Amino acid sequence: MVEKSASLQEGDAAPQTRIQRAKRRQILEAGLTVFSEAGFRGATLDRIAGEAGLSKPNLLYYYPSKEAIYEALLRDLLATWLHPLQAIDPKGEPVEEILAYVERKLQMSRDFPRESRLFANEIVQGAPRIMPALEGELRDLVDTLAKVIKGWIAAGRLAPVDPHHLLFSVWSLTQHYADFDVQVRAVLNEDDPFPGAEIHLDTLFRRLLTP
Amino acid sequence: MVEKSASLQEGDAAPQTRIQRAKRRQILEAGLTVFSEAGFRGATLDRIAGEAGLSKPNLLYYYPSKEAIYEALLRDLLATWLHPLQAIDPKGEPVEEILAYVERKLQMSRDFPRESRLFANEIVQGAPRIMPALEGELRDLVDTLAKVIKGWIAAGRLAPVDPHHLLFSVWSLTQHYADFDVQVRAVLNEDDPFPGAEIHLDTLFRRLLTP
DNA sequence: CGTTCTTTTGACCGATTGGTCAAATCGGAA
DNA sequence: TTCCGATTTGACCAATCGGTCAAAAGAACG
Repeated sequence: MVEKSASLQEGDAAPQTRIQRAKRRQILEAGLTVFSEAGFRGATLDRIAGEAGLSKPNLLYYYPSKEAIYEALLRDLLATWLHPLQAIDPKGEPVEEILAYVERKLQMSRDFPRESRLFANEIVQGAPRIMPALEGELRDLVDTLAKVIKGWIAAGRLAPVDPHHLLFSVWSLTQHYADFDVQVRAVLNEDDPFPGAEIHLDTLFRRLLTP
Repeated sequence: MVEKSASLQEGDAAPQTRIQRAKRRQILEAGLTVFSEAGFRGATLDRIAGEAGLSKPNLLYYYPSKEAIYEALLRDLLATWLHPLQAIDPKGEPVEEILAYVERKLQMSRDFPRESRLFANEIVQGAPRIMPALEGELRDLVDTLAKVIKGWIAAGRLAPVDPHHLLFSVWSLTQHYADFDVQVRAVLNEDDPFPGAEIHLDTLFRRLLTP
């Protein structure tokens, strides 16, 4: 147990005790709550520290700055957020593959609304810190999938649609229920919008995509 | 030239000279730019003042506080924002009425992206200042239109869809192109996403709604 | 017990922010 | 011109913010 902490950033191995890992998780959990509610600039270290049950200097002992917490969150969550997209199977039945993707995304809006709002805040304000990932990882993933969709359409197994705009539609329709939750609930009569949303989106995409 | 204007605002009479009105418009214009980029908390009076070409105390001579500017903006823009909805004609041809509404909303995303982002910022962060309007004006408008749509469906002139979720779909799909503009452009190959978006959304809603 | 490393904290700092105020300046009517 | 209200501004203030630091408090181990 000599080299306790060499370089604790990404890239290198980051040897951490179980306590350190637990505290960092606490901090990221608190950061997720606060950043998703208030955006980067609206969040304060005091609130994050309070939410995590730590003092402000103690929080800064584990993460060197507010930015470090925010960027750690963005980095960690991007993979999770993109996962449903990667799970689409090019060998599957096209319409059902996309409908399943829509349902997975909708489930994420229901189960992880903070994550959705974190990205929404970031992107609405110009994506100042996640732009590289958008133009890199995301774009590559999207381009790959666009080709798959084009193949499906060429084979007559999917109604002709612009693949990119199809993906935008999936994102906006599903994430709307997390990001604009308060508006949805203010306008809707029911308490839980998701049962209705699931049926609606299934219908919508089925009609759009069935050849 | 005493009583220039009687009561153009809500509440009390607010007599204003032409100069006052012009400066206030400058300030609201600058405020729209800054608030839509940074959200309420991210915006600073200095930036708004700079954008408006005024000193900070001078700005505060026309509006008593940062909140006052922000709320004036929200209040003034809500009507504009809701206008395309009110323009739906219950006596019209159902599918075409809704398609026209979609196109109007998409045009607004293209022509007034700042306004769209202003609301997006507000709502993503819990709509702390516009909630009453959501539960009042907006909800009433939506409920009225929901009945019209239900009537259309009952008459077999529109495919059966949940009216509320239909409206959510219109909002999310159209506003996405304004609010998540940077993401759309980062992923897309074209420069201007709107021509493609218009075709796509027309197809999408036509297939969804045609009985 | 003492020693050494890790963790926690109170006190503090400089920068920024929203907002105030008194004084200066402007602009038009007489 | 003079006068008077409307407008503009530099100087300033209190609160808040992100972040530092030295010292205290634990923990681990012999």
